[in-house]
Amino acid sequence: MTEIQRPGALYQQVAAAIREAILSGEFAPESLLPSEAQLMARYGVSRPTVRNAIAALRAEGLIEVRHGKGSFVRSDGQPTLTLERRINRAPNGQFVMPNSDVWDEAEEPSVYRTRTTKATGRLLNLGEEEELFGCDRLLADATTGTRAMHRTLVPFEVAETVPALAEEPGQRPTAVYEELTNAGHTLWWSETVRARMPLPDERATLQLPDATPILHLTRVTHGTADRALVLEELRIGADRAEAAYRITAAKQPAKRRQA
Amino acid sequence: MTEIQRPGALYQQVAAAIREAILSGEFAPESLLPSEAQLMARYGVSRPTVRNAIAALRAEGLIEVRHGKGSFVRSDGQPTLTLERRINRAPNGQFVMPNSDVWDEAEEPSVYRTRTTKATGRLLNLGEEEELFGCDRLLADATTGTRAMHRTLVPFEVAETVPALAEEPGQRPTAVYEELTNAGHTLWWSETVRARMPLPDERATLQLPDATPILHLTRVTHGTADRALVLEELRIGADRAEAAYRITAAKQPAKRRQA
DNA sequence: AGTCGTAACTCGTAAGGACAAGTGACGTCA
DNA sequence: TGACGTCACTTGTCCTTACGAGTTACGACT
Repeated sequence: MTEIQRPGALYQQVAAAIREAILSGEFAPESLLPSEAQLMARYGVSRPTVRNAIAALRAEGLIEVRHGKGSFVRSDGQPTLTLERRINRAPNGQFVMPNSDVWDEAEEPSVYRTRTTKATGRLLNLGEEEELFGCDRLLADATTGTRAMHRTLVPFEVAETVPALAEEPGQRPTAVYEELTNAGHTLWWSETVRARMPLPDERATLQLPDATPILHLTRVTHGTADRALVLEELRIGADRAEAAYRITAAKQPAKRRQA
Repeated sequence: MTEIQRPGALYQQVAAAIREAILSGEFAPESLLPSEAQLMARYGVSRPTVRNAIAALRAEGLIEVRHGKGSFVRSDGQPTLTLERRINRAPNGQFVMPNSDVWDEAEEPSVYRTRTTKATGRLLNLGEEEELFGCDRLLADATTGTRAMHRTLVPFEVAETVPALAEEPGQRPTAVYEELTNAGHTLWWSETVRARMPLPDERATLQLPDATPILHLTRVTHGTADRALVLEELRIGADRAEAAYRITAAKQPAKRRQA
């Protein structure tokens, strides 16, 4: 039995001791930690205290617990999938996104009509309750098992000026970009990256382990005169994926375009 | 006492009931939830069960608990601080970053020497154990109380060719870019965005609430011949900040540059 | 030899009790 | 009136006990 007594609550001392043991390499990644009973004996505390300590380490994403088997050290591996958020244009005029080929569609895309919320309306420079075409996709990368949720929103206003989008909503993003280009637009994109804990349904859909945030990418396609045309959202587990961008210095200082 | 009995464990049913009440608006954001004793009576369960349910909602980031006061509904507000990850060049040649003016330095920057790890070595196209200058800054936005951790790493190899960086390590990023430009480099940058749960020390330093991931931005400055020159890291609570980028279509398809 | 049941391990859930610690309001006392 | 102590509330910590449920291995039975 190892005596412990530094800061704060008992369970925090136990958690700190285990954390230290993991980070110092005493317990290798993927290896099995002592069972709850063994930890009770090792530190001379009750089971709730051990479980409380384990819960804290779980919330930190340091360990993973499997019912009936035990607690395992989670490998702190970097994300394996890098989403290159670039858009290229092939000589034949087609748009190409670097990663688009790794994705399968795990389900049939669902196409629907909806209205702007306060948040989506602001991004599209529209009011609230404006009509939109929506298309949701569940993407899956078969090789790594990674999943992602993708959504495309096209305002009626825009679809009216680009008939191909109204006639066949739910096209893939590169196809949407091509239709907009055919309609005379010169495109650029703004994208914001947020992170947050998943809602229960997102956790289930994306099959996320404990203590795993999601990356939430929001892309707005801008056309001629910087008009906001299309809104896309991509949600993906942050344990698997990272987003990558390229930046070049703009010649003039701080010219204001809308977000 | 409200009877409940749907799916799974008791505490999950209680958690689901409370979650539903919050999302339906029965409990407004920032409002006080019933106390543990009241929830015990309301659902007819024991205190550990109530606390377990509350712990689940806490981990989702839905509520916040204050010792001695009670549980409060967390407002799901969007991040208030948008980090515009652009780099502009003023007519006088100075580099300007859109958000740099909101930050104060909460502490004196700490300058030190270190060596590449496997991860940082790969990003800088160096091996392991190569020598670096390091500079850590703790940034604070006084108006919103947001904090961020910033780190700059400059390889000795690079500092040797740009004496201004070796003589005065720990300059601010825009000054570093200017020195590199003065040394004859034409710069571009690659940046990756990851999200993860904070380590305990990050949680303390950034003063993060429960269930708050951090955004981890990694920027590599590239110079002439695409050589990797400088590595920067920015860590910031994802509840407060989002990162924003601009994308323009590249003319040629998928020409491979290193990450 | 193969199948299947059981036993012994793991963690998950739920109850009970007890006391510590933070918070705020009320009332007493100087 | 003002200061301060107490009390009633809150959540935090820790213990004991009990049983349910998933996993694995061993051994007996077919």
